[in-house]
Amino acid sequence: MSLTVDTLNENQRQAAEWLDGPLLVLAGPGSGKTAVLTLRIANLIRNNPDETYRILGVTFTVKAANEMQKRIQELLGENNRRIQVRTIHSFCTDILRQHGSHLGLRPDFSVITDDKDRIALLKELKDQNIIEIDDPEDLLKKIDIMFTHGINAEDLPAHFKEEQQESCLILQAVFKGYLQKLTEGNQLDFGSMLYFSRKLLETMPRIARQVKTVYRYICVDEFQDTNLAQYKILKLLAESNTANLFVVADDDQVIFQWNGADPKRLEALKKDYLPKIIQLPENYRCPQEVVDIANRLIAHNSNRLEAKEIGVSHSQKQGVIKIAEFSDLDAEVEGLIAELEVIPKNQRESCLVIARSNKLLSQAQAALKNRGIEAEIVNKHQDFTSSLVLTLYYSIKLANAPDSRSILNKLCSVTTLINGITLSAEDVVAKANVESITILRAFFLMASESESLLDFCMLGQRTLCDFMDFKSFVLESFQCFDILNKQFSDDDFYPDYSDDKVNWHRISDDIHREHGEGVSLHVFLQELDLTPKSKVLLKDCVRLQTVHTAKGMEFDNVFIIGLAEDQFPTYFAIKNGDKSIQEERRSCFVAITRSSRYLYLSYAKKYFGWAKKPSRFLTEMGVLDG
DNA sequence: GGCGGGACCATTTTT
DNA sequence: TGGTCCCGCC
Repeated sequence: MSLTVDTLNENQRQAAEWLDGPLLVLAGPGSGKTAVLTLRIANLIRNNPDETYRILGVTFTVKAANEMQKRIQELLGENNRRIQVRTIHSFCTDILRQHGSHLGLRPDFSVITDDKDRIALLKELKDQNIIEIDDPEDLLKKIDIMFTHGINAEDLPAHFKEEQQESCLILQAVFKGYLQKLTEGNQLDFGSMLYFSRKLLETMPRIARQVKTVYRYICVDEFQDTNLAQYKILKLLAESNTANLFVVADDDQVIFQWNGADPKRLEALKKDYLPKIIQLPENYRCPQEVVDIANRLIAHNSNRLEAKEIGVSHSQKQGVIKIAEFSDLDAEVEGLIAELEVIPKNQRESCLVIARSNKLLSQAQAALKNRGIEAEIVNKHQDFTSSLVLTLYYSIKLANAPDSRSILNKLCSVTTLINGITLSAEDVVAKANVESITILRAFFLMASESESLLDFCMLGQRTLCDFMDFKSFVLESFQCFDILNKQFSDDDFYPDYSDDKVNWHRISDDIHREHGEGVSLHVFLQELDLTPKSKVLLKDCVRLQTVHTAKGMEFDNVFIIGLAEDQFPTYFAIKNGDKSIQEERRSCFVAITRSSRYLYLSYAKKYFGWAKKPSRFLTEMGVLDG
């Protein structure tokens, strides 16, 4: 079905045809917000075909960005360079590639995603006796709080009480030292991307002006997920209350408070921009029965936006809600199995099992697998895992950062897993020095002494070292690996190769779509590192997810387990008080509104030996007597 | 064999 | 907040 403004309802159409000035679209679950956002961007382009300014679409996940980019492309029939749909982090890397030299960053900076590498930087500070550091993990957490809240080193004293000034001074020094380490190594982590971009926009008016001239329209998806650091950047990009800022949000779906999201942010937006507000309460996903209990549940939250309209179901499907009580978790999981066994195998992918914690999910998964039901926990961010693809990955990383010892170390250890030969990083560096060649070439020369990697290493020297042609290198590497992988058809030898290969190509396609076929190596790597590598699911597989990862998704059959006090809401939330309970309630709201037909809610009277009452949310939804 | 006391457990994770 | 189990002591 083609997406046009004619298919929209009146509210959606008003939003999609919005032209100038600030607009806040309050979009409930299943309200077609992505369609509205997509049509709005296409509409702007069609109305101003001869203009040169760009439109920036900001999302909070890479997945959302890619999906929106695809839909816009379908609408406009071509890749329009005037539209950039990016995560805020990806957009910040753009700014830093262009202007980062003012802060001592080169455009080919690399991205650190692993906390271990970040802690290593703190340990370097310690080893060089620059700063006294006794708990690097704890300090890293504090640095991240500074990053997510957009706090500068010099602002820090205001956040500490007088008697804590000493720890304030330490953190100040660590923060500065850490930033310096990053710049010295030409590296950035997620937080510092936001930090340095904000610094540039704040302190260099010329750059801010240029960026604002290029991006005259800004559209933000899932604004409620914005943390303070991100909001500060948005404010620098869309400065006055006449700015063309188009924001889609739902204050009932703020569930990332621990990452700095806050219902207050929407209030701030309303105050800062005085936007016109359009509400989209129409829910095209959930059946009437589900919308009813969702409305009743969320009505118990006191800090919602005023005048928020209640959800209205526009789904044709007949909804079914079932509540089930069990004696303990084992029995509860048995009940879940009984539910899933009834569903034909080829419809299992329409099933989503949700729990508040991973602990419950892994118990359920183990039991399901025991009974021959394929079940996979769709987890947080994963990296490549197969030694073959990791070899390729570290090779091009080393090509981009030719002197990096840490990348060389990783490359050496990962090739050991392939050919069993231990290459010492010291020997590689020594060879490079003696023969006056790059470390990467020295590595290829030394690693090619083993039979299995010979072809790969020859290829590397020819394409990467001689011509810096990473595209050919990647393409032909996979040909080498396919052969190698076949030779060792024993799956344990090169585990997960096919998953990694699928992921690589999917991500690579997305990067080329957004950045063009001639994308440079450093941009390719930066985007690759910003993208999570999702697990490739088997067909006929039931998905198990936490509420947080299930956000934005939709399934015919949704099973929520563990709806008991201390589980959902969690023990911590109950202890913390009302603000946390409200966030838990929003989580529960998100969970139940994933269902487009069947919603199964279960709880046990006992978890891990402890007697628990049914979740208060069940009574609030009106499906259980209080 | 009976008892008192202490230990046990306790979240989510994008980029 | 909670029930249960195990240890040590009398």
